[in-house]
Amino acid sequence: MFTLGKQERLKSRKLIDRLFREGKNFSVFPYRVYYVCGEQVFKDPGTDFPVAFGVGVGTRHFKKAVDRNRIKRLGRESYRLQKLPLYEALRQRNLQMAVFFLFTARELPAYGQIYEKIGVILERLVRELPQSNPGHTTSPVS
RNA sequence: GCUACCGGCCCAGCCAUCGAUCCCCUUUGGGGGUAGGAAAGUCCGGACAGCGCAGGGCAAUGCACCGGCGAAUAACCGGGUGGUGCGAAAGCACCAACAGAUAGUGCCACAGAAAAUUACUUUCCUGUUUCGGCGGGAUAAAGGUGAAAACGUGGGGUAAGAGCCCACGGUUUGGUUCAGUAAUGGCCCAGACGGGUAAACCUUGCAUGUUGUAAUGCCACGUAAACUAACGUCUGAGGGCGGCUCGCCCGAGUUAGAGGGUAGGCAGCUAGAGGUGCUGAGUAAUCAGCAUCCCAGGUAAAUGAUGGCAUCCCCUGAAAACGGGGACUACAGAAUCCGGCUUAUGCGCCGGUAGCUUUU
RNA sequence: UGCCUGAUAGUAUAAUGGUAGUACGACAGUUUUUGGUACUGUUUGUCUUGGUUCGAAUCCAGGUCGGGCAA
Repeated sequence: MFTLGKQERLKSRKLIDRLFREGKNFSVFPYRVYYVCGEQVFKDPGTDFPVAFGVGVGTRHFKKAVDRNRIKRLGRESYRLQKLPLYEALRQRNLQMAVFFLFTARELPAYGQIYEKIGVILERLVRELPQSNPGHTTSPVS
């Protein structure tokens, strides 16, 4: 479903620190994407969702809290509507993922632009999954 | 009518779909709530919480006309006084850190004789003289300088002068009386007029414990009651009593380093100096009574997205309708909560001022 | 969120309330065939708005921007 509850969001400080320290990253303007992928990413085993998602904007480019809030809301909304293919791919491979979207542009974006770019990023994440653990025996290949 | 400025009021409105979060009913659905006037700056004041709470002295910080209001404030309201601007005046607007300069210390550049008990030129008296002056004394009127020059004007007086004396006027202190709760103001009387600066040090009076919800309490998890160095165990290290000191108390560990562990949750956390409406008291801040309502509670941090409607503007048009395009807003996003202040602000409405135009 | 602290030429850094300096840089000139070096001169200013004062970089208040501390 098109939900985005508390359990689907990236909330642990520890996990975020790990994400920025050892996670992989790539850039698709206007975002830089950090992600960590594996069989047991989360400590809590009881989650039903395979992805923890976070979004951020730096204070350096946007001084006003109103602008930062708007960018984060647009990012969340776009992710919420397009995340299902990623969920499906991860469930098939029995993997978990933590992902963080960092906004790097300097100007306030429009919703259409954000929606399109998030779609591109999610497609790329799905595409990178098989290469991320090629020699893994337990991953069922579809 | 338009434009500009000032002040006040009001504002992400309604519907549908898809979400986020909190609460309730119930159960896997339904209902309800969900950003501001400044949520901002953090400039003040409180509430609340931890620590501290034998005391003395010194220091530090803040405040300083009067009355009111309130939980509290130098900051709110009203009044007085002073200053600035406009104005012929009446008055209006804005600002004020409006105790003390005769308690003391300091400073007042340049200019000027002199920047606070001062004397250069001048004026007057007198001694001397080589007649150019020189010495002693009196005076503070005139001169120019400066931001500021020893109350102002006129007269008397004098060797020449001077508040030295007098009249009028100014500032200021005290007293009587009148008005006012008071600050203060008016009349009268008496005295003084030896500059300015206290947003220079300071003096006087009053007040002030300190740290802040990342406070604080609890639960869970985890290493390490570990290692190294210094000081110390009554010959007492160190700590507490706001900063220092005296004094008092506690007292067996304290401090530093390297290297590790944790950084998850609950309470605090939203029913309150609460909101709205009406009535009454008051110039106002504010207060009282009645009725009614429950109105964000997030934590890498919710309060959103899309479409339509409503509203406004532009084009087409004589006008309306239809159609097309645009705006759909400015300033701005809660983080413990309140009161005040400051700053940022668009459209619309209301009021005021100024200018232009049209009609009567 | 709470609490501290600062702003001076392009850069670094001085200045008791009394003419805003110093060094490097930039520009111009002299010397040189030219450039460098050297010498001479010039330029660029107190973050902003008010107040106190005869007079503020300095004292005081509001604003803007920056830096730091506390888990």
